[in-house]
Amino acid sequence: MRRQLDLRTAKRHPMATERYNAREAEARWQAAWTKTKVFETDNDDPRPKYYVLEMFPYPSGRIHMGHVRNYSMGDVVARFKRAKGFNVLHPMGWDAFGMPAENAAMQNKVHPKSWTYQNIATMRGQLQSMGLSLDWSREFATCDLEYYTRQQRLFLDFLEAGLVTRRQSKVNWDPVDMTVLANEQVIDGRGWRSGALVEQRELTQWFLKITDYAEDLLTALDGLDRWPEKVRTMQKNWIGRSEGLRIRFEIAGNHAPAGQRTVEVFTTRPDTLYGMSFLALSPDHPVVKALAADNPDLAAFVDECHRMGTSVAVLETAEKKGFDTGLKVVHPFTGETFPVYAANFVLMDYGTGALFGCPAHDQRDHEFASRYGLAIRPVVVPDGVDPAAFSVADAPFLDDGRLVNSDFLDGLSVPDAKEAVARRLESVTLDGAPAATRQVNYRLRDWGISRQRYWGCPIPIIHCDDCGVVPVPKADLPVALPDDVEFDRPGNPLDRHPTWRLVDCPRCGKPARRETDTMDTFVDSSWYFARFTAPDADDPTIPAVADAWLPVDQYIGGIEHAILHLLYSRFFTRAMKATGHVSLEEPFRGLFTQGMVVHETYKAPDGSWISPAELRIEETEGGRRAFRLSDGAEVTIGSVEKMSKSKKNTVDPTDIIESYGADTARWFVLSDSPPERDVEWTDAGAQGTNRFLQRVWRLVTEAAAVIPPAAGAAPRSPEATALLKAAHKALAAVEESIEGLRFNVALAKIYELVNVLGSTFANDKARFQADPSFGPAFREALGILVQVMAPMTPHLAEECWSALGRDGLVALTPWPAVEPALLVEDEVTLPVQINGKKRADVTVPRDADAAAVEAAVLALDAVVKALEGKPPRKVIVVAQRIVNVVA
RNA sequence: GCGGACGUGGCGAAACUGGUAGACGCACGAGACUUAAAAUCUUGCGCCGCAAGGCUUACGGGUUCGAGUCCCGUCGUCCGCACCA
Repeated sequence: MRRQLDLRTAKRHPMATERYNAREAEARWQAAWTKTKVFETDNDDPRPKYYVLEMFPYPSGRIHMGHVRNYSMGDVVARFKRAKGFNVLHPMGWDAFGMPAENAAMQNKVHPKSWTYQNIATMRGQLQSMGLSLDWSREFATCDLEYYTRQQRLFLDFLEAGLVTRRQSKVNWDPVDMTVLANEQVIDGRGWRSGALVEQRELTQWFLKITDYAEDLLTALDGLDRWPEKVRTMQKNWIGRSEGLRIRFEIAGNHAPAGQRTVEVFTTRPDTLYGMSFLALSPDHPVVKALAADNPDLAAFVDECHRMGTSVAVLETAEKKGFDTGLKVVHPFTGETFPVYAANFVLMDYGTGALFGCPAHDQRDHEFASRYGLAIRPVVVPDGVDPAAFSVADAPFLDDGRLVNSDFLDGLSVPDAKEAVARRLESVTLDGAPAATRQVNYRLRDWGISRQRYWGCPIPIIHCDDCGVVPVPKADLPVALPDDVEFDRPGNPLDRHPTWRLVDCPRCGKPARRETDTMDTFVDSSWYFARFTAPDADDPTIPAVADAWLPVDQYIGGIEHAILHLLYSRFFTRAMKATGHVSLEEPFRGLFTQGMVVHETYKAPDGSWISPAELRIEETEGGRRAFRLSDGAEVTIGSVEKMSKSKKNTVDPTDIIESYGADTARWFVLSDSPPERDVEWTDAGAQGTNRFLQRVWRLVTEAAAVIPPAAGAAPRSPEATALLKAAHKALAAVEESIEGLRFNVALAKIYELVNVLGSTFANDKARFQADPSFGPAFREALGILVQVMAPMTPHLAEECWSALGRDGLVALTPWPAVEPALLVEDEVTLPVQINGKKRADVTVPRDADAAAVEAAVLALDAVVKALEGKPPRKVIVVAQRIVNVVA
């Protein structure tokens, strides 16, 4: 079969070569790179550094196309920067702790550790088959004892530095995973991993004090100019800074619960104080709790609020409900009294858990007041509107305007009124203290890191009945996970291990108990980028080395980590600075969030999803139809969606690499779509890519066989110059596009170059003999082609490099220098517009002045005809661009 | 509801700071080679029109010699946040 094919090819193409055999060549070049340790990075290399990093994967079992895209992009940058003379750090590791390993343990009776390390072995092999230029000598997994020991040390350092606290708090409890979730891990009221409805529980938890850095994390966002605006906005909103006033209200009469003479609220609208008509407390507010103790109706109301879920559906439809506590508070300026409600829409963990209601200027207060028949009194009216004619009965007025009905505030703008109220209340004394203080409030909460799981980094703490909470002395680290654990029941296996938790108190020596909570896995990924700089160091980092490598120059990953991982890592870097492990604040100088790989979906007649591998597609003029291979049944072609196991619209990278080769997969995921957008995987596209790579191979090998060896320097003929111009223009364009991470554009420029070289080769072979400058020019152009392709298709590039008879590895060859003279044309062809419409072209010398261009244009037939003998009203000449004649 | 991004052929897209709209790829059509198919090569391909020519960057206005690009409005899509006082 093979032989027959070759004979036929040979018949028509005397110089024909074998088809490029990706499988064979890729394995060979990967072995060559490994053998010569091309991608192992030396910390002492004096060249300028460049740290490129892709978000490390969770070892779920197999890599998917999303990984292929992510790592292909990073590899292009790494290989390009290496060729540009940088000392490149491009490491890889595994985000290896987490729930799925425990789920596997429960379902398949396999230990989380062996499950994880087996997956890592499989996925490492898959990544290696992609030919990524990674420094595998620095590889680690976060579940390696060597890694999490250092993480425990960081935790203890943070504890000493006051960056860790332990407190009781209401937590999001995932009843399926039986663990606590951070707010960020609750999506639409459900656990981000299990999808179970989250419950509220009171637990004692460990927290990292990220709120200490709220202001800094916010303001520093402005300096991250190489981050997507979108991500910065999301973080800004997440931190949620707001400036306002804490105001204390006096409780009227003697009805207040013991010790409570005032209630404090937080407001960002102190200007609307004269529009107040009630005060609302969270159901969890201490005053409400105290009152509920001897008020069964109020207690019932509080219970009802707790039962209300937190899901979006519930919240959106939930009506504002309140319970009149019977308390009254005194208005600080007017002395009027207002009712105090417990209300379901007031959150205990924002501000003070209490607010004053101003229905005229707040949507929620408006709804609440309408329901309970409370006064709705406007105190701000739009400029130029008659206050008497202004109504807020139907909707609150939320914009800026002019104060009315507000005594000393009347006539002021909203900002001025806020300031005036703040000043006045600060000087009013209530119960021995100012009635109000200015406050900046953040939506950001401290980061609860306790997880009631086995497969995570143990929190290095010991609980002693006498000494209380005692940190594990650093000399006693690591606190290693025990291997002998059972997963026959839900909950935390560490908690029911017979001996692991039993330990003597390091302080008093009496029997004590280990903390059995482990850390949120987001802790693991908050400093791995620093550990890569010195993966074998005894300390978490070698500060001088970390400082030399960091920040990561280009970080690439999915948008799904826009808040969680990236915000935690920014905090962690600050905390590591505070504890002397690094001396910078921002870990990621450049951030790029790549789009997903999507694919068509297919449905069988019975409604079940069908995978692309189980069907064939027929393409006709009329459209596309799909049929199931097993029985020929017609399959409905559905929408294009993110690849997912549930919809079966996945393509396994290994299948692609085995049939087309890694270079085809790499090239395809970089082509067509801009990298930040989704790319649709199609088999037709993959075949097209493969055809193109074969074409390049054919061009290089056939040309190499024909081009005569160089025989001395000859002056460049116009044809040789034209060829080199095409090559150097492509070179410059590819370079610029890769710098800007516009891989799809870089690829288009390479296609153009191949088209030029291909047609020149096909049509002008005789010139190799006639023109002594043509062969060398063609050879140089092919060399440039191979080098600009090398970051994307490194294996094919090496194979071509060697076919061209060049020395060494492309991977070690410096990026070719652009010859600037080849980028400029002697003549330029300018489009000529008449009244803004293109009517002709004019070719003039590159350095022709405006007058000469104008003269040439006015002599054109089309222009003469259009002007009908009259002089032009105006002629606009834009150098090197365009000419517009206004008739 | 609030905030943000985007809207260009059959499809993915390109277009430097306002200067030839549709590069490049996919799909498709025609042709060559072949007994045939695959592969390969040549060629066509925004829309209307036989042509000359006209129209065209979601839609409607505006600024400009000139607008995909800038401004205003409308419609649509996607994403993020969401009782945050």
